[in-house]
Order: sequence, then structure tokens, then C-alpha cells
Amino acid sequence: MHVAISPVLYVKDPDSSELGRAIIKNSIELISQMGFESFTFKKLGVIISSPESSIYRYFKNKHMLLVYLTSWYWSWTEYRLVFATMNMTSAIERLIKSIDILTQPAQIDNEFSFINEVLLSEIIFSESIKAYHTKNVDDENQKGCFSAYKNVVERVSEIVKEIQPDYPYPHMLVSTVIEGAHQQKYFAAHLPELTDKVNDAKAVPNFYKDLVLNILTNE
Amino acid sequence: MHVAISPVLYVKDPDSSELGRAIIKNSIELISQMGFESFTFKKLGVIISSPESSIYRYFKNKHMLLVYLTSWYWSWTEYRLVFATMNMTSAIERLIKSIDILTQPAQIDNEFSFINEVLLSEIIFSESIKAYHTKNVDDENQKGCFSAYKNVVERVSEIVKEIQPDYPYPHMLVSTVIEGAHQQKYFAAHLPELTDKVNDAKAVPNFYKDLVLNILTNE
DNA sequence: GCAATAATGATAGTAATACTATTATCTTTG
DNA sequence: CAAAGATAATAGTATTACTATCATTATTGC
Repeated sequence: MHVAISPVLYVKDPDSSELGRAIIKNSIELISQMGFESFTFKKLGVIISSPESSIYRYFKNKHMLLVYLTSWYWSWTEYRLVFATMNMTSAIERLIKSIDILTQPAQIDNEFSFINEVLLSEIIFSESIKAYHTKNVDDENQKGCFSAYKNVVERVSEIVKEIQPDYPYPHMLVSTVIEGAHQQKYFAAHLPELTDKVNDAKAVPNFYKDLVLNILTNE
Repeated sequence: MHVAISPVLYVKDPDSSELGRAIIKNSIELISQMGFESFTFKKLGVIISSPESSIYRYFKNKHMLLVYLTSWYWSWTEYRLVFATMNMTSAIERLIKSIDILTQPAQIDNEFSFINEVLLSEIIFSESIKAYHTKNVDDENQKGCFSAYKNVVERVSEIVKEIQPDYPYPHMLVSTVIEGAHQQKYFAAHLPELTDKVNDAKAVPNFYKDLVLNILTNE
């Protein structure tokens, strides 16, 4: 499996060299350990035994590295969605499966690549909002930095429309589910009063599946 | 009207002096103009003709100023919720009113204080996530920095429980609505493909009201 | 096999940010 | 009107996020 990433996200393709792959692999580990705020190219440089300046030859700055990681994650997730639902004829069944994939971090590292998908998905859940919540969103959006995410939202919205062609807010519904699930995980870990104590790890997926099925299948 | 703010949020109460009030008033204007990322105490100092160091006597750093502003907003919003719903006997009616208040920025500056509530609510919609999405959340949460927000979520959750005592996720529902509404406004402005083109400014409130009423009033 | 080219390493340097510290001046109040 | 408290003026530091330069090491084309 190979995930295609838009060249606007990097200066030099990290998948084209050993150093590039080391940058990706170790940045995922470092960000998941210390959080994106504390992460710096200097610290990453120490770990991969390369100077900061070499990392800058691959990514304009640490923000673009995060955008790269989110783009990889969403392209990979689109692949997961397609693969997991391709044999399902029922649109409702496909939607349920999609919400399951979108509302929980990956469980197993497929080892398809040099990327640890479990750690990466945890990063996406807790940090991805920082990728598009910046003063440069408009610029970056116009360059196509967030296309992979938009494609996922669009694809799942199509299933919503199949189920309920008249429903006026399919994209709002899907992006609410995705972003909401990320936040609820964060709340559960840090601000538990904003969510509900549940013994069950499936609470977040179940909450969003209930919500979506209810609005789409009741008149 | 006077909004009580926890002393842990400031070094010296900004409401206790002219300079303090100037800091709040002008920081709201500056943040809403340039965004929180670009905002610095140095720039604020130029505008209020005071040195940076004087601002530091009121707030530990710009992050704590944002936490102060969000706390003010949520205390004020709790007041608005109580005031707007106190004559309503129907729980559903109270919930609908509450969602209206929570899902759109304030329309008019009440001039109750030195705070421009319209600008502040816009800041909350676009930047408040940065107040609690940091490496120090746990510390700050433990100190009570986010109590005002939690109180609002708790209060509205109580209405949800009145309507549907068995519903297992009242807090998840309420925080999903609040945070979701903030994000959908942001998406509409910057990443429109993640939301739905709607001529109606009431789309976001309507979407969330539909969602909530559907899940609570259908079996 | 070797020159040319590209990639990386080593090192230094800069501008901005986010503070902290010190002392002087001004303002308020008992 | 003196003392206390608040603010102004100024300087300084550590860190971050880069940029620049040049030496060294790999890679590739002939």
C-alpha cells in the first residue's frame, strides 16, 4: 500500500530517502510522546542524529509536517473506508461501519509502511485540529493542504445522501461526528465533566451512531 | 451586572483598575482583529500605551488572558441561559432556547460592562478551543480554570435529563453541540466543503436543534 | 573509475517571542 | 504630606523558529 501525498505539503518528499522516512517515523513517536506544542525540529534532530537544517530541507516548518501527517492519515482512512465497506450493499450498514472507523483511533499497526498507524491516529485525534486552526488556513486550504480530509467528509456524506436524499446537512453531520469524536476522546482524558463517564470504550462510537441513525431514519 | 471570575485566572484583578479594564477591552479588540496567534502583549502594550511588563502584572501570559476571557464569556452565558429560560415551564422549550444561545455568537453588545460581548463571543467561537487544548490542561483544569464552561454544560445537561432521564450521554450531547457549533462557523468561513452551503444564517442552530430533539424525543 | 551532482552534516547566526528584573516616577490614601 | 502602591521606562535572557554557509559524503552518468 502506498499513500499519495500532494507535493505542496513538503519541500522534498520524505518518502524518497532514508532520512525522510526517519523524519516521519520519529516525528510521529516524538509528537505522540510530548505533544505537538513541545515538539521541535531541534529535538527531532537529536533523535535522528541530524541537524535541524536537514529537516528543514524536507518540511518548511513543524506545522507543515503536521499537515503532512494529517493528510497521510486521511488518505489512509479513505482507503480503510473504501476497503471496509466495498462488499456492503446496505447504505445504512456502510454508514455504521464508516462511523466506527471515524470515531476511534486505529487499533493495529498494519506495518504497510514506515508509519505507525496506531500512534498516528492518536496524534490525529488529539492534535489534528491544530493543523487547520491557524491564521494561514485560507492560504493553505487554497493550495489544497486539506483535500484528503475533505474527500473523506465528502465520501461519507454521499452515503448519508443515499439514505436520506432530502437531508439538508450531510456535511455538517459528518464533520460534526468526526470532530466531535476527537474532542470527546480529549475530554474523557482531560476534562471528564464535559463528557459522560462510561465503562464502555465504545461509548463515543455508539453515541454518534445513535445520533446519526436517529436523525436519518426518523421522520 | 457583574461577572465573578476566579482569582486563579489572573495575577491582579483586571476589573480593579483603569489599566486592567483597558487591558481587557483592548485585548478583545486586538484578538478579534488579528487572531489569538498573532496577538502579543507587546502589541497590546503599544495600543494602551503601557509597557509589556505592566500587562504581566495582571496576567501570567497571553494564554491565561484567553482563559480569563473564556471564563468571563461562560459565566455571562450561564447568566443569559438562566435569564432567557426562567419563565419557561416546558423543558423542551428551555432546551431549544439554550441551544439557540449556545450555537450563535451574541448579536448585541449589552454594554453592561467594559466588555464588548459581540466581539468576545466571536473570539470564543473561533479561538476558545485554544484555551483548553494545550499541554497544561490537566494542571489548569485541576486549578479550576474551566469551571465556568463546565457549569454551563452541566446546567444544560440537566435540562436534557429532565426531558429524557434515561438518555445515557447528556454531557456528550451538550458539549458536542457547543463545540460543534463553534467549528461549523469556522468551517463555513474557512473550509466550506466541511459544512453545507446554506443561505440561512440559522442553519447551524437548526441543525443542532434538529439533532438534539430527534435523539431525545424519538424512541 | 571518476567527475559532476546531489544530499547531508557541522556550525553559526538572526529575528521574534515570551518573558524577568530593576529602578524611577507617578498616584493614591491614611 | 509621607508612605505605600501602581505604573513607566528600560534592559536583559532563554527559547524558538528559522536562514546561511561551507565542508563532507553519497550517488549517478559517462
